[in-house]
Amino acid sequence: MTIRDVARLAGVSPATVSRVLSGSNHPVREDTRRRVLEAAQRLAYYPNRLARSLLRRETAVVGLLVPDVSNPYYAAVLRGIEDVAHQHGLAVILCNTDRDPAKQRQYLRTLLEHRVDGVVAAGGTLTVEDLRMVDGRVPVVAVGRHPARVPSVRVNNVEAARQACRHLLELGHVRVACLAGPASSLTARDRVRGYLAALREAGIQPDERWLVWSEFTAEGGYRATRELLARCRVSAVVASNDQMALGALRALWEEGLQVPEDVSVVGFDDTSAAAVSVPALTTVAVPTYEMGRRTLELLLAVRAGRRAANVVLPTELRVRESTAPPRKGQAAAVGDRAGRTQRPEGRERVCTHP
DNA sequence: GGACTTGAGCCGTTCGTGCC
DNA sequence: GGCACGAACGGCTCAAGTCC
Repeated sequence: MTIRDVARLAGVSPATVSRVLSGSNHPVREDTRRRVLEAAQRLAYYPNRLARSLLRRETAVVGLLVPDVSNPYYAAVLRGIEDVAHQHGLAVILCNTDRDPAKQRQYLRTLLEHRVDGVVAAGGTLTVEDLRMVDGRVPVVAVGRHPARVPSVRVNNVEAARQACRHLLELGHVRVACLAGPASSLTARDRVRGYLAALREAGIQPDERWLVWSEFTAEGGYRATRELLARCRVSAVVASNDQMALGALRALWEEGLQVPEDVSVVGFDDTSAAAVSVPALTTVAVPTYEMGRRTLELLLAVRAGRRAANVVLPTELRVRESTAPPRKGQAAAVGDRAGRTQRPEGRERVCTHP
């Protein structure tokens, strides 16, 4: 079914059908318009977007590169992006890169082959080489900080991590560990910088054993915590995201350590799981949905040739049940097997599983 | 006869132009 | 003002032509 079939049935030319159906300003007599609409409805016709994009040189499709679609952080960002895309009649192609540079480049190529109208990169993995590959053919914007310089929407991760760590220091903790995300991630590195800055400001010399690099997943947080417990004693942990914090809760529970009595835990992002985990997670709320919305608005602005300024959104510490002052005389007992409390018999602490 | 190049035609839609 | 005509968009296929 093509525009010609509609034109034939309505007794007009394809150009007139196009003008009626595309909402053109070109004048069309009312009875002609009605005939065209009736014919289109009778034939269940809808325009061919591929053919339209041939002439308009736009596909009404944008590409989104995401390191891990199963991460709730990116799910929330995607919601924001998708809502704005829908409002503007755009479709979104979602590409899960797994933080694999080769896979990311392959997807980028696929998006270019599909002649997308723009690319949004999330997760801090967009490189200068990637940008060279795009070569200005389509606008590229980013969620968060990336090695490649493109217009972006982000939060101040250094300051946010400093805020999270300072919260623990103000509670009286002096041995505070950090479960960092992958070292390749600028976001992870920024959060470590904030953590270290807060310690130094409090006059605490950071112990290198307190810092464990891992993946931005619950499994990563779990493994990092096990490694931390094997290394040294701490009384509090700053995790680089909520997933990692939930993994940490699981690892601590398995070791018979209570949160926050034995160890305080702070997460990052305030994903939906943070408020319903047991104990509810103290976390730094990142406006993920808003970041998604603003990023796509930024892309539309760049596409329209408007000046695009970077956007930095505020974060907020949400204090819940997973942080408390350290026990008296229990200056950082994690790792000290003799000092550990036993897991309560017959009463499991419910944690979200890694 | 095979390998390679060239050019026409196709797809569906939109837009500029010109006629009535 | 209202409408039709024809070119154009980009990438692909396929036929025709050329060369070795």
